Amino acid sequence: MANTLIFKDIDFSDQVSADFLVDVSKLMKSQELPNKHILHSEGTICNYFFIIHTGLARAYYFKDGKDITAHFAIENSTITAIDSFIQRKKSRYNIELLEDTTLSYIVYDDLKKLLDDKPHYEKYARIFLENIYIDIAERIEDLLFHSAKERYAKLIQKFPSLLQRVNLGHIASYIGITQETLSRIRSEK
Amino acid sequence: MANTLIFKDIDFSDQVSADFLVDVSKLMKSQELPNKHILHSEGTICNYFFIIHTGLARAYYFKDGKDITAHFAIENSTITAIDSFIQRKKSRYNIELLEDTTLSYIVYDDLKKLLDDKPHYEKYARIFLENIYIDIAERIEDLLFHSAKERYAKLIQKFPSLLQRVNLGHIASYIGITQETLSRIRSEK
DNA sequence: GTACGATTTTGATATTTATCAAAGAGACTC
DNA sequence: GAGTCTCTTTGATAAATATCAAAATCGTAC
Repeated sequence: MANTLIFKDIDFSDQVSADFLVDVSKLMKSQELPNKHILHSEGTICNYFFIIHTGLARAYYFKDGKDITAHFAIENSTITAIDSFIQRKKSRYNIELLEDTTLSYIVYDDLKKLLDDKPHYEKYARIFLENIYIDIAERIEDLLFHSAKERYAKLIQKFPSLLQRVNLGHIASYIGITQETLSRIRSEK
Repeated sequence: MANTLIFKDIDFSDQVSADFLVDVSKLMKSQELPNKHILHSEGTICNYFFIIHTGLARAYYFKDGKDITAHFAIENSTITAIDSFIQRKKSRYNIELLEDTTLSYIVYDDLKKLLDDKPHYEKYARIFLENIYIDIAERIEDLLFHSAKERYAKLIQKFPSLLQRVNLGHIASYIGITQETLSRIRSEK
């Protein structure tokens, strides 16, 4: 659930940042898509970086036949098959919508061209990745040191609406437990 | 144990990359330091990015009074208090040497100045972070889907020398189990 | 070589979570 | 509103790992 606010750590008071925002906006295209729409399928290279305006998406993959949620993207969050988008390899992720959704997207080649043309914009890619790093490091610590119960509590504290909006099974796999265990946790107190 | 080869994904055949390497080299200073030397203490902002040439360092922090290893850096790896180095906040990590070590380091302000002067170098910061991302994503998957036994096996497969070089307790905390459990895993078969 | 401190192993038990199976509850179709 | 499908809960049991305590081993200083 990284990157809740896309450009949250960018100081847009300077000219370069303002220019960057304008140039990126020009590349972005908007779309409305229905629930269950597949944004990306595993085994293909992901060429899109999505920004969710309203609605909900999730990235998931299959591990020993089980459907595992790797990432949720709610309003004002971003999502892509990050393994593929970064490494330009076939992705192991699928991305699907869990609600009717309005989103924007940027095409990889357009973004790459922009960064090649204006290398000083690389700074924003770096900042974006730094933010991903911070989120993901927190998640590792969560997995190492918090019980299933604590991980669940933290998740709904951070994203209270999630519980009403997605299946238990998706939440359970996201925090690394079975659906049955999550059901029991929930029924306590 | 991210970033084993520092510049592994950089194509140095082009002129910009060659220039970058030269400029970074100019910023780097070398040092020999003894075992147990403290490279960084928690609660302070980390201004150094270390590259270990020979020897061994680890980053650790305290969680409920327990010493938890977050990262090992062996030969040709890098280490810093990444939370602090990225965010310029007080770090929760300590970094110590576990062997006599030769290393180089880059001062944050020097690196920042270089990136400000030559923004097209930001690309390398981005690539570095992408590599961190890939390592760390693998670690999450490890924690979610592999048993303690499997995590241990993977670790020593990747870094066979580690077992001879560091305490069991450090390895155990790195893979998220107790020392006793690791000892039992090791004594099996 | 003995003694001391640090590290690792072993033992007994408790806790957490998974697994497998089945029942219950909701939502939608006709 | 009966039937069907999906999602969630509940129950019984098993497996993995933690905890607490103590013993064994190792390394080093003297």
